[in-house]
Amino acid sequence: MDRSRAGGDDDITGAPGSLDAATAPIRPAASTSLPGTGSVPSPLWKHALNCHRMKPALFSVLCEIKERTALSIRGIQEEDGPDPQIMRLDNMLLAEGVAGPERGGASAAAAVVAAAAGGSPGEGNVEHSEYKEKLAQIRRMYHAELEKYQQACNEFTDHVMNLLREQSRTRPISPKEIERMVGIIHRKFSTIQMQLKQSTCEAVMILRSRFLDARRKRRNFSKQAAEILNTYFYSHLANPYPSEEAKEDLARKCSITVSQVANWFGNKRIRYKRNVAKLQEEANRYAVKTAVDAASVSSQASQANSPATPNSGGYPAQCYTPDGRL
DNA sequence: CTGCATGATTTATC
DNA sequence: GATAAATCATGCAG
Repeated sequence: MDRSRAGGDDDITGAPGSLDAATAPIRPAASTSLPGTGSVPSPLWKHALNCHRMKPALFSVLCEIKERTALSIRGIQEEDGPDPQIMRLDNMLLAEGVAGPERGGASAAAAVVAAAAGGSPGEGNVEHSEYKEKLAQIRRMYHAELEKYQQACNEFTDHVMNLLREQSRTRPISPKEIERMVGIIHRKFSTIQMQLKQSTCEAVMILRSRFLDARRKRRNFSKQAAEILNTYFYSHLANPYPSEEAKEDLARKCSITVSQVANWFGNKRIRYKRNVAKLQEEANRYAVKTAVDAASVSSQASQANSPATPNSGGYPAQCYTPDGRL
């Protein structure tokens, strides 16, 4: 009826059953006195209390009070079960390779890199390692913190349990209550853990977005690379669709990736088609260049009159789609 | 600052 | 999956 205490269920210090006494000694100043240091001879005091002739009477009074207040404890069922939010965070961290078994964070990083770079192997190595390193850093911090929390939680739980067990000799404390107390402590720590997980997720997201943004960072190819690509394009104007091997070769020569070569040809084809007239001049320039190159080669192979590259004669400037498309 | 060039991405199509 | 076409975003000369 008359509840003197209105402490919330999750409030450790205000928990029903008056556990302030249990938690109070957590504070350093009140820790059980060590021999020679404490001004209060605690063991002696406890002994005196336990042996006091009024102790059984006191104990029964406490039992009675408890009996009355126990009603407030019942009816508060522990809503246990995994928190959906924490599960979500766990899954996220697992997917990013931060949580879960050690795998160097590499697979997740690799997946992100592959998605960002277009999937070709061997590209984006610099960014890849940078991303990997950053992710590993986050991972290390996360695990260190998690372990710290876990340890702190265990220590605190042990401490509180010992205290309660100790106190149960003086006042009535059922094992159920201790269990409840442990539950409360664990919930408290799990909210702290959730904060850690949340901020870790945020860190990963920030890293990820920064990394993915970087892929849009455009750097013009070197003059030499542009030269090589243009030479190939204009000498294959009738069919400017390099084979896979040709792309690899060009990529090697230009120090770019195969997908960059594919991008370049895609852009070049469409832009050439869009502006044939203007690019015709460029086409002529590269035609001359190819012819000169070919001439210098063929001057050794006396009567070879076809240039080093096929289709370099005509510059049709249109209708080059391989499958009839335009 | 502006406009164009250009590499990358997205979307639709085959 | 490769490509065309449109679009985005940046680099860079003027």
